[in-house]
Amino acid sequence: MIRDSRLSSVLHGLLHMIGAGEPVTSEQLAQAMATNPVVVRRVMAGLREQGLVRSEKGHGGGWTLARDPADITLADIYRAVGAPTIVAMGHRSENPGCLVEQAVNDALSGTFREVEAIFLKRLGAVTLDALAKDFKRRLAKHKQSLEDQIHAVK
Amino acid sequence: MIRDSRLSSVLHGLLHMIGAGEPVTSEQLAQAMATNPVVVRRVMAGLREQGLVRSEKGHGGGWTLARDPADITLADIYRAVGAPTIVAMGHRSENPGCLVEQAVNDALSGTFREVEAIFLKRLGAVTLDALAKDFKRRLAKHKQSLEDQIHAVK
DNA sequence: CATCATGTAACATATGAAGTTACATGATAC
DNA sequence: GTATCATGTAACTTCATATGTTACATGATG
Repeated sequence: MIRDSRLSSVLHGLLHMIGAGEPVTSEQLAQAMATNPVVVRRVMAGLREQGLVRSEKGHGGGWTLARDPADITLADIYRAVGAPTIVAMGHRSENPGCLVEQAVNDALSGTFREVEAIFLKRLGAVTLDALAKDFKRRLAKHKQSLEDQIHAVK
Repeated sequence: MIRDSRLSSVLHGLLHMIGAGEPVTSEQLAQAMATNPVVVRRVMAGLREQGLVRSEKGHGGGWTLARDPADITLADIYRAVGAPTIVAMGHRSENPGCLVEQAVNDALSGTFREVEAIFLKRLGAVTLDALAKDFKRRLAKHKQSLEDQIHAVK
């Protein structure tokens, strides 16, 4: 299964980082991600290991992007966030020699690999930068519509 | 996410049914599926609703396939077993109006649909009958190799 | 050296899947 | 008809795992 919550929550945080020109604290990210600071550190630690973000301690510390948003794809993030691989079929330690298991695996393991490959390929086609721009577009549109409402009232 | 355990466990049960010429009790299936009778009934109930199996009460009762194994595909079973749809991204009730969420959705919802479609298409290409035959082949091979070992000892 | 921020272990809570018990319902054999 | 067998299902109990929380250590900055 694909855990969406993690991915979309992390994207919230990253978009937040792009906006801010300075390091963002776990505390601030926790708000953007609707969670708490420790969880933020836990999740961001994974991204740091993949070289996507950096963390700095002390005054003025916090989290920053380690790479150009145009060079970071959703696939990178998905992987860093701990992609559980789409499926785990048959790789359980339960019945290593079970013949039914083997037959099922043979029939499906290729499919799983293929599906996962396609999924990652698609994610790889979307950069963080593109996402940020799309978000800004939406924001502008949203503002516009709010203003329109105000004018209509006036 | 794709819950494999369910699918592969159910396949165990179904192959068992193909082998037996008569109704198989939940008790017997529980052994084949390494679980207990109530869970078997719970899971099989889903397959019954999809018209894949039948259940009969009383003496000589139990579970039987409702259709020709050559007409049942793994996609049918996957769906009946309660396919949680590969992913749930963004459809959470949490932030219905969140613009980040919307941007992410737009970027990925098509991908999710596509990936799931491919997955089901592949599953749809494998029939229960084909799987059973493959299993029998493996079984024969396994027996053969056991006999070889015995002869070698003699 | 006081303060701020991350790093992390240890524990608490929540959610959902799976297992279990208990009993109702229906079917078959005698 | 009634004893027995099998499913149907509600209610409850684990169990696993993700998430949240507390507490404290580490390191950086002013």
